[in-house]
Amino acid sequence: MSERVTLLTLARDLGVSRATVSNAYNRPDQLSADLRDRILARADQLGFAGPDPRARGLRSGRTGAVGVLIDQGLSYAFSDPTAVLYLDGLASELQSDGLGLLLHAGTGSKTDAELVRAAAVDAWVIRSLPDDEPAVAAALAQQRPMVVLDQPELPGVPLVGIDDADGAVAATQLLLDLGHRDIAVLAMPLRPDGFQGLVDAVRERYATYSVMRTRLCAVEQTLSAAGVDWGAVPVVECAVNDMDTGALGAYELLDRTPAPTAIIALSDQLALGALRAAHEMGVCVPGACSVVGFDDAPGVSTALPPLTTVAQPLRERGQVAGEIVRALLRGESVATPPRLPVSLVVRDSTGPPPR
Amino acid sequence: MSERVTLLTLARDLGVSRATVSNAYNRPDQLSADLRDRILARADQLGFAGPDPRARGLRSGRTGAVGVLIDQGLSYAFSDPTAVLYLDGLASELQSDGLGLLLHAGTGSKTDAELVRAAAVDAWVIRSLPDDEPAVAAALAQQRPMVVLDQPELPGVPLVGIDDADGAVAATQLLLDLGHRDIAVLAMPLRPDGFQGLVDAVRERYATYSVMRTRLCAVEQTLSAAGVDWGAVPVVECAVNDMDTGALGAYELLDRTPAPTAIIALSDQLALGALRAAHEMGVCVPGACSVVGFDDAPGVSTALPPLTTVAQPLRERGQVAGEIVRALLRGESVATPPRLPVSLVVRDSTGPPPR
DNA sequence: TTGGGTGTCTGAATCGATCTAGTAATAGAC
DNA sequence: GTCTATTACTAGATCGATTCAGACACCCAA
Repeated sequence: MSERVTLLTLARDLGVSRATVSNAYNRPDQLSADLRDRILARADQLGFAGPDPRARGLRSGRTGAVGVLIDQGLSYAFSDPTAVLYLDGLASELQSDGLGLLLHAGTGSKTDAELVRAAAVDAWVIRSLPDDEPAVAAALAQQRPMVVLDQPELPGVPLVGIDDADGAVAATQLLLDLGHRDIAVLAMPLRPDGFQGLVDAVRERYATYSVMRTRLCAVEQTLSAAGVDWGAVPVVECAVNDMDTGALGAYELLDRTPAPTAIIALSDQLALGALRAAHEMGVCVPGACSVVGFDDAPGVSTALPPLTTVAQPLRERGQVAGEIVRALLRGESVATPPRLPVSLVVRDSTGPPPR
Repeated sequence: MSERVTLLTLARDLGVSRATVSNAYNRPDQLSADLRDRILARADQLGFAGPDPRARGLRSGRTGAVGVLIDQGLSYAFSDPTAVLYLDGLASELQSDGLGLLLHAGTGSKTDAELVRAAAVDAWVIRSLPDDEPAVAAALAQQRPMVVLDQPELPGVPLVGIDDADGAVAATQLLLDLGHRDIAVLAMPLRPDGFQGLVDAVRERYATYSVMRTRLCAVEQTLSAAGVDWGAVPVVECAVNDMDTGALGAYELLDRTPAPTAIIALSDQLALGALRAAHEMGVCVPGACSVVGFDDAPGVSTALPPLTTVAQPLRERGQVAGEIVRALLRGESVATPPRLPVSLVVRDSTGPPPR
């Protein structure tokens, strides 16, 4: 039997103490350079790859990994450009501290919570999950440093958000100012239950994705203030936040009589889907129907037509989350920073309604 | 001082043994349902989030995480569509086994190797790294299950690859068959040293990215066999595998006299860059210059013009890697599967040379 | 009555490191 | 020649679980 090589093996072999071997790896200043070289050389010979990370983790309480909890499976995160940008920002910030990203998905099932419970991480970053996601509760229970992006709002946990209401108001007001009254809304999931279709007031109010609640509410208030009857405004929820599903939702909206003269899409992926649906149905954008998106994701400026949208700093928000994590891990206490401002970028997908 | 709650705390509190509490979490069949409920309930009251993953990891040797080592920083991986697809496939496969992905980047520095050494993972998946990357050596030293995508080739480690030579030959032969003789090559990095520009034979031969070596070699042989003097074929290496850098490289190629009538880009990102450069320089594709890519990444079929390229199963390869990891973790031994076939997809970016 | 089987629960060893407090030896200051 | 600093190293407790070999009680069959 070939025994596993540990610090102790090495220590015995060299006639020094375990602590000294440990120090050779972790505190080079605690022993003579000569001995250190000897230890490292012998370690190499014996095929010792350095102190076992698991044991080190237990003893020192640090694993060098930050858990990242995202919505709807990893596949989704990798295919959503906004998620990728955010991960990019986060990663670049954490990398400089030698922290890795441990990706986990929250899909609403109990097993996700199990995975979270079993994950050895130093901190959690949570992005855009429903209020009642069990995996979030599991992460919270670990009492480790934590940061949330977008949602859910958790008491005592710093949240890196944008001014969702502002953005939704700006988009809506733009359409109102252009003269639109027959406005429709294309929403991201309100609950992670795979529902697709027209949304009623109850579902709207009890959406578990708080960002959607906020944005929808802002749209409602802006329209109501302008005298548009919210009850008559069709809101279609898309089961998945991607182009294909967005197109599906847009078909439903554009098929209605009277057809809307403008669609507010609450994400750019949905907006891109709406552009495609309109194109396929022969509906001219913005001639027959205006489309406004949300996020200013990469690629929307070169869509056909270039998309009017609410721009938010995606990558930068990932970085901010990373900075906060680092600060928390240093033991500093961090308050929720003010929500980052958004700005309406008017391109060519919006115009006055047809007369 | 509020003591940390551990299995022992809980055991004492309830007057049972530590083993029983552990079993309550890990082997429900080992104790009465009644006692188990009592334990779990009390755990909840005391704010015990379940057995500490670090300690569990040490004792049982499993952490539930697979380390993923990628090239050039996480940011790059997230912005390269082929890398995203591969991660997507890998993640979907591992998720079903409850495994998370721990992402680390290899950037050639010693500190990366340190990070790898300190990472508590059950297995490593390595994608597209140079032959001499220190982080790879560090991962190898841990003697854990391991899988490589594309490169480097490591003895005894299963590699999930494609038939690179075949693909390069097919692309080259297409151009030859169309009548091209003035062919130029746009290459991905040959070494991770940030070099950009014309490559000489020595650099070509000693490329540390073995996939590039293989593809270039296949192009060379195909051209030589057709009587084209390889020494006169300009090969421009791009420091980064992205559109912008590809455009930069293409500028250099298209500026030469005589200008090439065809460019073989060894990745689609570079090919897209070449398309852009050609467009900006007023060079008509494929009228004045044909462009062929490699990968069939998402989006290239809708490029202007749609790109002729060598298609490979990107997402699927990630899944295959995932399957192999799972098998290895189950203790099975896995041989390197045969390289997956590629296929030339002819679209509109290639045509006969101008006369 | 005995023996075996089953269902519950316990004791103690173990995983492989980190880290604090402390020893021993040497150097330098006065 | 004594006293303090500094350097180089060690002993042993500790992190928080998992796990295996029993112990104990109880029931049923022979």
